[in-house]
Amino acid sequence: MSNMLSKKTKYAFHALTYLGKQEERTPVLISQVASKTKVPRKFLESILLDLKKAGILNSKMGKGGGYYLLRDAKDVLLADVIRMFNGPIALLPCVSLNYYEPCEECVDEETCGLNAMMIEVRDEMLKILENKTLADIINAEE
Amino acid sequence: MSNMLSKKTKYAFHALTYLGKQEERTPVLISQVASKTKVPRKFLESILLDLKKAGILNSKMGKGGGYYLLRDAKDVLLADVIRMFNGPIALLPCVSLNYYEPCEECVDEETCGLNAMMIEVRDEMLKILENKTLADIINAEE
DNA sequence: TAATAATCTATAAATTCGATAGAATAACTA
DNA sequence: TAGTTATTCTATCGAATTTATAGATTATTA
Repeated sequence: MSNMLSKKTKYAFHALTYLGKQEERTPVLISQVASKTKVPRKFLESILLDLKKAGILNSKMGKGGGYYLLRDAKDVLLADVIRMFNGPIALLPCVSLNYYEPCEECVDEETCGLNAMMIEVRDEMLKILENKTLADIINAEE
Repeated sequence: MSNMLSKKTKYAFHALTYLGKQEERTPVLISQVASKTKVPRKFLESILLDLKKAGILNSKMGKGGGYYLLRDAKDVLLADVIRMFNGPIALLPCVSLNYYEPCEECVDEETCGLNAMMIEVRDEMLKILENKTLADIINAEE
């Protein structure tokens, strides 16, 4: 019973924070990120790969390889990371902007009070999560 | 992959809304609530029972029995229902007020930027969810 | 006491989450 | 160009949680 962020999402934030704190943008070994952030190595691999596919990280293979941050930390929104690993930010599929799905039991969305209320909640949540960035996390660290 | 409300939570809101809209506070059959809200009958049973135990509903057994709203609709906070059926409102256990748990990987909560950030997010979410009530849902319906 | 309706117990099906193993591919260096 | 290093890909597994159903039991009323 839980509405919270998955471990994967939390791990993603830890990894991003670690990479974002590097002075130079030189590749960092997966194994180094894993040991420093205490994220299980193999699990971390798939997380970093997803972040690469999303254009947030880049990687270099072979000797001297590893992962590094591609964007500026202030351009990585909390909402981006949450959507990627955790799914919708909205509390119900029927009010999700990016993952919309109608409710099976719903006769008419227009007159559903729950729908109306959850739209309000969603908009408030977006106000926060689309205005906070990885840079804010890193700043709070120092 | 989802941060959303469970079906149980959504069903609870539907059932509460239906009961809250009754003119008189006379008992309504489980089967009537089930058919009107399209919530699976047996699943609904356990939801209504939980709401009774929480003091939000009351029930009457035998002929003419059923469930009815005990509190005033404006005194049923969205946050109450979500906490009961969905768990914490905070996005991480380490920033939850009602379900606090430390993170395994965390060396020091004081210096964790993610922790700091999620406290901000939590407080904003509580501002909304503790100020909206069942009455707001019902009003939005008309 | 018969009918009605909530309550309790148990369990089954489906989905999601967290984690791991091993093979394949790419890049550097000597 | 051979060998080493490190990312990338595929595939799967177990555990936990969520959703749903079935049947027996208890309380109430007429």
